Amino acid sequence: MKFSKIPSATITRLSLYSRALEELLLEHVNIIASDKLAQKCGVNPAQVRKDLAYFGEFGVRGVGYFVKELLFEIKKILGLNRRWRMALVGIGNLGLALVAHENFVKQGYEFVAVFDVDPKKVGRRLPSGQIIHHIDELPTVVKEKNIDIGVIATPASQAQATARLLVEAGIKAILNFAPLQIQMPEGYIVENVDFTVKLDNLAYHLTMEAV
Amino acid sequence: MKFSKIPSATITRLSLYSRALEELLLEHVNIIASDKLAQKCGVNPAQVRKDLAYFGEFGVRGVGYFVKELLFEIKKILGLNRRWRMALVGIGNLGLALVAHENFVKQGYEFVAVFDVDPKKVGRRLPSGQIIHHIDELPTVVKEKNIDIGVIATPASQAQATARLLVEAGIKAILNFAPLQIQMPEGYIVENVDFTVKLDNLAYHLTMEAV
DNA sequence: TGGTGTGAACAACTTCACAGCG
DNA sequence: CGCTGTGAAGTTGTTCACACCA
Repeated sequence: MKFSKIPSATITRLSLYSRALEELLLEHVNIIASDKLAQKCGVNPAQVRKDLAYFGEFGVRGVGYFVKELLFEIKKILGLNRRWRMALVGIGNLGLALVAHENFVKQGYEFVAVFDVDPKKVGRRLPSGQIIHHIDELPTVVKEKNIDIGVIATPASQAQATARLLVEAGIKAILNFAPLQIQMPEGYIVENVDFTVKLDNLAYHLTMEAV
Repeated sequence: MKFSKIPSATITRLSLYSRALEELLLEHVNIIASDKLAQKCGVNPAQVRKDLAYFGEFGVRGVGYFVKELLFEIKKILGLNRRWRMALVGIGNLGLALVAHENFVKQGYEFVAVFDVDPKKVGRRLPSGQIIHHIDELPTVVKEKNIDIGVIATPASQAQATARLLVEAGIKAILNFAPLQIQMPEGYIVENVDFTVKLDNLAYHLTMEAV
């Protein structure tokens, strides 16, 4: 285990490896070499080995990696050997889809509280069981329910205020679906999931190609 | 205008600049300097200037950039001075949320056709107006409706097959919401929107910090 | 004067190539 | 023998620092 600092791209790829390994496990593949894993994830084989080498020596020379063991190690590195408790703010179309999304639960992520400002929504119960709280209750509920991660699915205009609220409630990590850059204090983390940025990339490439 | 090749990160940042400029326009700000724009987007001021310099000289020395003019130029670069026609495959929770998402339309992206395999869904009309086609009709409909971009919101197990179908129908660009790496032929583009990868990043950082 | 545009310095990340080991 | 682990080389992207110009 080295303590040079880890490229953030490495962490992202570890997620991909973890997915690929889960798939392999289902297919009863026991051992995999870096070439194969790399191909499945669309990266360079040396990249796979280097990424893993940041955290230890998980492979067997001349053989490859044991799928089950490597998956276990990667999950441990990423912190997926536990459940994570999330709060969702903003119960629009997107928010509803997120709560219903079964991939989250499968990976250990759970929405244990949901919030909105709309008085027509507050108090109602979602199909998945959560009661919609008014956003004013956020500070209390977040502490009561021991939330780890905040998820912002509000309109852009309210996203920054929501982030501040989450931070003040003691949440260190935010997943933001609103299409703007959230400003956070030192030591807090935001990850942005931004559909239109991705679409803009596609549009740009299509436009270039057409020239 | 230089013809060195453009970092893909630059394109991503152009999207951010475009958003920020739209906001400034609404606030009736006429002129902005690279520092301010950089701050708003969470990047380095020199980065902003360099990104823009790839495409031309849009600024005025000693003054800054004219918001309206710069926005127009960036939109032209990204190909956002036209409408883009998209096809959605997979009408689950996520698919429904995407179709209803008003940000897409606002930026010029339109779902002009939607597909599913579920016979219970096929033939029904969405609130937004589109009739759900069976996926077998995809090749015909894609050509008829002149689709530019395919959006995959199917379960992971069907994502790769869906991608192949889209490619065979002549679609060059895909936005993929399924949590796996899609393999595409040379010259085609995929952008992945992957919630759990982002969450894994957050989980990793929270885990590290706790040590 | 003040902020852009940009070469040059720097930093980060990726790939190569091969020693080393099962 | 084959595949990992890794220093070194290569590549790409970012930041600095300042000439230049409105």
